[in-house]
Amino acid sequence: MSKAKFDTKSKIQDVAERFIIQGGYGNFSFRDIAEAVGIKSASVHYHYRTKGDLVATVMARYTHTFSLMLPDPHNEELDAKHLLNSFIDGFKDKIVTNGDMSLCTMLTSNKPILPEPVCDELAVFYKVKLDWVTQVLVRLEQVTEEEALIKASQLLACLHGASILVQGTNDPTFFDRALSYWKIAYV
Amino acid sequence: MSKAKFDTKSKIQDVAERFIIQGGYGNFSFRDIAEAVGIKSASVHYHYRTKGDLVATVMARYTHTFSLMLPDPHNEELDAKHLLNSFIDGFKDKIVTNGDMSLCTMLTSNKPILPEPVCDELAVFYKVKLDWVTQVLVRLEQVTEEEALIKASQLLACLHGASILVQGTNDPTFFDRALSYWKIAYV
DNA sequence: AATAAAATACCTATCACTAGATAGATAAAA
DNA sequence: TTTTATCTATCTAGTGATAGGTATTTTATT
Repeated sequence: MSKAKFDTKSKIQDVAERFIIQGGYGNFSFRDIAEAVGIKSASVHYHYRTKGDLVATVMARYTHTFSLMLPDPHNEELDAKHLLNSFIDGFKDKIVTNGDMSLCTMLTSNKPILPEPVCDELAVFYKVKLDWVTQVLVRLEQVTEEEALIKASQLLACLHGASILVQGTNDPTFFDRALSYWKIAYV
Repeated sequence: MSKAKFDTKSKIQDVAERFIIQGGYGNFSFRDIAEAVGIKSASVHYHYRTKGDLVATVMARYTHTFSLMLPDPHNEELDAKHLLNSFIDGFKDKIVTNGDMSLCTMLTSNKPILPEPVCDELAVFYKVKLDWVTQVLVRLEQVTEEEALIKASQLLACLHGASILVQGTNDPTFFDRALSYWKIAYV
């Protein structure tokens, strides 16, 4: 296994991920990627046959990396409050500090033009995320999964909505206002 | 003033609005609009010189219509609880019943490719919306504008985030879960 | 170890198509 | 006779994708 192979393949994914975050599915081309990586567009097609393949792979990798980063919510050695706060802060970092949108928010807003494999990967991601937050809230609030699911839905909606509104209003302080309920409740 | 002129002009806006809601800024063309209206793409350019002009006009019209629909938040004859609930239900109707995204959410997610006039109209819309909810909450919770702004930010984030997550998870029930806090608090 | 075969990773060139936009003609209405 | 609203035709600049070629590296066979 040559090094070059994997370097290029993942470089393409890195670049594609950035482009998606910054402009969505429709706003970058194979030529854009090629230029950023330093190869020709035909070579990008060599690694990923279609745009759908590429983006589905990027989304799958994102989900994978994301789930590896999430601590086990059932690990009693970890404080549930701390787990949740780190989760919120991680999101805030992307949105406020880096001024980005989250990959999944961008792709979701492009859903009408997404190839099905991408939609499928997207759904997987949301499931992983919702499940994790739900499990943490079961511990934190000592409630049933059903009740925790409701709270988890509220938190995720707040987070994703905050990211939209920070962008739409050009006001980074929107994030903290939108999340203040959760930070007060758990800090 | 001929009737035809205004019919076509607003028909173009109607069609453009639908296209934006269904696919965002980048996923429709002057030809698509022309076909839907029943004219040629060059004729669309006659009414709106550029795509940016057209979409900025659509967004401005949306804000205008929206603000006309909003009852006066200071009108003491109107129940504040009812105002807020109607606001939430109106949003839910679009998202869950019609399965649409809101115009502003779509455009915000396309922000990196939006011409500046569109961004400006977008900011105006969010300001109108946030101000209105804030005023209603001042009455409802008997708090300062500052505190009401925080609550308003939370509610708007919840609403917009819920719309994203309903789409991303293919689960319309997400909306009610995400908004349950607000419905419980005020019904 | 030497050589043949195959896979890898790139290239050039091009296809069919769509985009936003413009020039200039035409017909009807003011 | 000018304005309005439409048309046809076309431009330039992109798009995703493919065909087919060329080195280089791996693997298999002698």
